[in-house]
Amino acid sequence: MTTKGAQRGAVTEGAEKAVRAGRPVASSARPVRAATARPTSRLRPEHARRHNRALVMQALYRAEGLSRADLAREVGLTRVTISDLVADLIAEDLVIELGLRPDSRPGKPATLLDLNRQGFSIVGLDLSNNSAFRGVLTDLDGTVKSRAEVPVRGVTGMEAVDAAYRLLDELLAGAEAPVIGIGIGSPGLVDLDGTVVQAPNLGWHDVPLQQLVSERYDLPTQVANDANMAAQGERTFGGASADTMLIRIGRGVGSGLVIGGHLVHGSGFAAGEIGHVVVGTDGGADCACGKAGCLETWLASPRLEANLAEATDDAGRTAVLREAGERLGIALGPVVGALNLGEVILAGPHDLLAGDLLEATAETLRSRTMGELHGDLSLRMTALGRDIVVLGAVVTVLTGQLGIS
Amino acid sequence: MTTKGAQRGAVTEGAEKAVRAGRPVASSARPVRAATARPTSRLRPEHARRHNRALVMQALYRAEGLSRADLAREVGLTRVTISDLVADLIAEDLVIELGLRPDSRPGKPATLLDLNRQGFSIVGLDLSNNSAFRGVLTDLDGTVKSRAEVPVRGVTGMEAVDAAYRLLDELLAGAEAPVIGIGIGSPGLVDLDGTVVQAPNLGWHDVPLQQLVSERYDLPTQVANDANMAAQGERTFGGASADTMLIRIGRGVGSGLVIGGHLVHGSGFAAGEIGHVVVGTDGGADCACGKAGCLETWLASPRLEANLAEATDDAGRTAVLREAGERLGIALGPVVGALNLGEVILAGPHDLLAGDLLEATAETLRSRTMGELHGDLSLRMTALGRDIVVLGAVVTVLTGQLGIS
DNA sequence: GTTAGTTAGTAAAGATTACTAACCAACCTC
DNA sequence: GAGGTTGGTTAGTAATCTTTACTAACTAAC
Repeated sequence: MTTKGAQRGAVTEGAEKAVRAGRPVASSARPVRAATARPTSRLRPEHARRHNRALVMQALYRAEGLSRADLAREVGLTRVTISDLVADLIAEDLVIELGLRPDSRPGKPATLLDLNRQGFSIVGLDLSNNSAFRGVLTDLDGTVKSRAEVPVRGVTGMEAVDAAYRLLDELLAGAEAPVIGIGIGSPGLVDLDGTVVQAPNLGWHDVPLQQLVSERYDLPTQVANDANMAAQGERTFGGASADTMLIRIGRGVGSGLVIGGHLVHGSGFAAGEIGHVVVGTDGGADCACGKAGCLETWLASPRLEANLAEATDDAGRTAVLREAGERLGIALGPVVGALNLGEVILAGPHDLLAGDLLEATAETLRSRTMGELHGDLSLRMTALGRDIVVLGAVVTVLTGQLGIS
Repeated sequence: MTTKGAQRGAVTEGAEKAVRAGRPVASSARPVRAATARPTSRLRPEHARRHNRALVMQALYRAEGLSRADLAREVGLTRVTISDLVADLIAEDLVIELGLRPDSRPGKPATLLDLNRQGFSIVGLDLSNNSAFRGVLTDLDGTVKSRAEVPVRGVTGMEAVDAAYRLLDELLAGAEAPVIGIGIGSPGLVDLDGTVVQAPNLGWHDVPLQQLVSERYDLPTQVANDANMAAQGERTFGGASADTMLIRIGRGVGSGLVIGGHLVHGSGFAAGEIGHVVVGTDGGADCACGKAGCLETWLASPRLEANLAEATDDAGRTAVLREAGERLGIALGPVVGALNLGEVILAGPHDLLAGDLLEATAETLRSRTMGELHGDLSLRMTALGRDIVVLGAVVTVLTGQLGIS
């Protein structure tokens, strides 16, 4: 190891020690507010190469069984260049040849290619559940190969980090193919460096989780907010469009926004935090945050379940669910209108959300926003179920390491 | 002229004729909804060069009086490459040498460079005003060199297009430096090709304004929604941050959103259309759109002025303004929260907006959204006054033609 | 005045990347 | 089997940025 390596080790040591001792780590000096947009970086030949390489992978990811000639047409590069790129990818085992195209047509038969989907693994973690950290090991398709859980009820601080380590240890030990990276969806505010600025439930403040994990396992690591991960998961695996909002309802209410195909971070990395926005102008229940009528007071699952329990008959339960849905619609109206969203997706307890609540939200949204100006709005439940966050985490690894999105 | 050129001319003819005859033009067949994100294009050497060239221009734009060596440090390319790029730019007269750096320090004195800010002109048009189309001619700094207006009260359809032509004729005739492009802020829905999908006030449906203007004047032309133009103007000339919402209040209420430095278009090019979002849960005045309690019923300047006229004393007028401000705050709350906006900017009649209304909006926003999660929100009037749209249009030309944003 | 050190800018050669042109291979149709 | 079509490779070229090495022009210190 060079001096540089040793120094990096030392930095990690310091960070871990500081977290364990409850001291702020170096990164806490960084302001929460995003830095003013630095100019886009210069473009060198190798950057162009990486970009084109990612285009090839993306094309292969979406449609397996393309030939080099197909790729040339799809991506817009020449067959020569594609062959060159593909040769690199095959040398790295990221792409494999499937053999000749079976169908019969004029000309030399094509050699079909595909991503080596089974040849690599990705680890995805979901730290947003209060009772257990959940994790999966998938192939490049996002197909779950194994699962693991670690109970964390009441666990905070460095203990919680250790719990994540145990989960990762278990998943990595079971990997049968090389792991290309680790994705972690964490609750709370996460900055662009993968530092958890704050996550009250886990007692984390300025925990440089990405740095800790990537150095401990020597693997590329992506850390982001759980709802943002969920939004990216839905975009890649759930077929969500380029302008989508994903609402996550659980103990709290959060959301992830994809606008023009890009994840929205917000000026303080707090984009999507809509749980404590006040809804409507007719009061509402008191909220833990000190305000009254926050979205969470209607929609967070503990509150919703309590309200349901109070209802005596089906009609009462329907009314509770419809009111919650209406409140969500009222809150989302301005967002849907301002962003001209084409799609809103709900993730959370299916039995609570999928029926009357969803319907009431859709009706409210349409009646409060849709004019002749706006097109259709699609409101639906996630297609990914409970795995939405872990799969989103897998997507960030696919994107970060292979350029696939 | 080649066959290709003739063909282009023919297409224009058809479009103009169709518009004049009130028939739909070819482009109307295009769906309003944005196409599914086509994969990012391949990157060839010349694209990289263009990108790096834009970086150089952008650095010079922000800070005049940089040397080649300064640029190399700033942009991250080598001095050699910068010299090469600068030589190109000087050959095109886009960059000029200012002479030697005056201060005294070791080493060879630097030759200072600057954009040739006075050497080129840009035309910006604002078609959003009901009584007159307004236009300006500026230098590359956005400094207004001349102004012009054409009355258009009640003018619609191809007559309105002709009015824009007259305005352009006048401005272009007065240009003393070569014009690098034309920017036009239009009311209504404008797609990415610069076709005005619909602008009821002007009686426009699928008017390919960008195509018409660029072919008539043989100049690069940018057409976009007026509020979007305003947002871009405020971002470049008004110092707005990378996450900003600009609210435009006039005959109606619209907005332009910049998220992560990028303009938001929305799935149907209707992003920012918040005028007909219902505000609050306690009713409101009937709106022309058929709903009740739309944002416009409180904020559109005709309504606001009518309400003010009804008030008998200062207290009453303050109450009217505060209520309008509160309604705006209520509508913006979910948007500010979901996007974690750091900045909201108001543009419109200064006497109506700048006092009680603005204050009430700020208070409402803070009380309904701000938690420990969110940073400070800055709410202010535009710094650009009535020129905000034309200057925004100028910015789009700077961005589109020179890569400056 | 002389020497050393620093900074700006340029020149030449090398590496990367993608392109064009030309080719062979392997299939189809006739 | 001839001719046409499609897939993929080889060889050479153009564009771009880098590295290395140079000259020019200045300050600082003796």
